Amino acid sequence: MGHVHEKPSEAQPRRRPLNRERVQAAAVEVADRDGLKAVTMRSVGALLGVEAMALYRHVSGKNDLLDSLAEVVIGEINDACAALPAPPDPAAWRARLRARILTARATLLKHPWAPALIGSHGTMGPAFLRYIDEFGAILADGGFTLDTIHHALHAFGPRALGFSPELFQPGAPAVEEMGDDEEAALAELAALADEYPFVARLTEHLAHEASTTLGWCDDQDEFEFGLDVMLDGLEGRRG
Amino acid sequence: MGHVHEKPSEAQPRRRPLNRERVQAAAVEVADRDGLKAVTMRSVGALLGVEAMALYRHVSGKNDLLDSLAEVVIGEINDACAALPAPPDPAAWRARLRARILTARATLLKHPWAPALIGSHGTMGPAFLRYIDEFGAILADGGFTLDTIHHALHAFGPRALGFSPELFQPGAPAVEEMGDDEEAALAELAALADEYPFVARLTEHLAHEASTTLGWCDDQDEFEFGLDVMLDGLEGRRG
DNA sequence: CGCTGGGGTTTACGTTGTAAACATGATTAC
DNA sequence: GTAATCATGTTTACAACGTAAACCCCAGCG
Repeated sequence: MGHVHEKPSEAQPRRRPLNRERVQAAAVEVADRDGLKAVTMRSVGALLGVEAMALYRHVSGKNDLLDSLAEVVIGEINDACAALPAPPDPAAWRARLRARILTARATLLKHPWAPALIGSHGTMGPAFLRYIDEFGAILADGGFTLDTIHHALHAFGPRALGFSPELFQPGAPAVEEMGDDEEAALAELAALADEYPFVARLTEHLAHEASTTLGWCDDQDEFEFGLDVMLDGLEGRRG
Repeated sequence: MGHVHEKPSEAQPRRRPLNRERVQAAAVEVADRDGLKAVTMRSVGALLGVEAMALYRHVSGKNDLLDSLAEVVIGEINDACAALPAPPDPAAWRARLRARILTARATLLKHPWAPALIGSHGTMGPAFLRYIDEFGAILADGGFTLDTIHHALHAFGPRALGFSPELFQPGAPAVEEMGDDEEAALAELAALADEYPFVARLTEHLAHEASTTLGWCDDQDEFEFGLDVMLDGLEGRRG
């Protein structure tokens, strides 16, 4: 081992050297805790015990940082997919694709800000390329033509990356807007029955069923329904 | 007519009164011309010949303004859908839905910033409610159960509103990132053939076909393909 | 010893959203 | 007619943001 260049008076290296990965990790931590808007040069720097300008040695700017965050998350997805058990039959494209997409979704649920970020800062970086590469290869194994695969990649869009569009802005939007009291929200909706008759009907139905807590949620079942609709539609286009 | 309260020395009312609609319209104009990021209190005010703070009399803040912009665009979509010819058979849910969604898409293509905005500031406002109300009613006419319709509304997501997710950030992202020269981009991709074998295969195929200008675009055909996949998948879930 | 250069800090500037006080001109009350 | 009220736009101000530029510091080298 080489000689450690530290004064023994310092028990631990008080300042671990900064680098691109640590900056990205800090940004992810801020986003996970306080949301994407809270990711600011100053806040990320503060989390690292460093001034904002220090980040510029490792990241060319905030845009670069956000772009790289998207890549980091997609990389996480790729890692999770790589850990998936090998499929028994490589031609079982449906099961393989389904597992992949649900894995991606599970990963994204840990970073609720990621879908919006990927939407606005998604680049054609290595991680994204790797994802669609494997995605497309599975379809190719399933016997689809390249043209169909090309179309399918477009058609799936973000769903291929595991997020239902409903949750593109998780947390903030509709419910919070509607009012503080969810009973009041439901009542308000009922009052608009003649204005939006179908919504009223659906709301009432859902209230009776109590199948979901409130009408407009995005749970796993919703996601899988949409996914299966797409997969069924695709099935008819093989070969 | 009542007496006009203007000095005759002023040919026209130099200052048309401001109101919420004019503020929204100005914001739309700025967004259409210079993109969503250019929509700033000061820029919108400038377009109206007014200081930024004047807008606060008609809009409670920038958030409110952006929220309302989303509503304005969806309102435009509703207007366009209302102008659609009445369907021959109300049970022809597929044709009706398809026409609706394509109309929505056509409207959105005039405001390329709108998808991202709706993604980040989409609220459950009247316009949006009206849209999904009519959307759901069409499915109900087609004989779907309420539960299926509920799921379908989630499944379609933004696609119901006429935008393929691919174009969530139109203009900026992938191509520009890739490099200035599109030949160089293609070459670079080919060089990664062993890293991303499927992408390479697909790229080569597309280059030979020349079916589209570059691999990763979003044209009308792509959109309709994805739409039809969903519609086919739905068909199997009727009744 | 000086000196060189990478890495973090300081300072500073322009832009943003917006609170608060102010001005102004029309409407209303007396 | 005059004064009070109100709606509407302006001015001023401030905190937070991204980031350019200059600085400082210290390890490693000749």
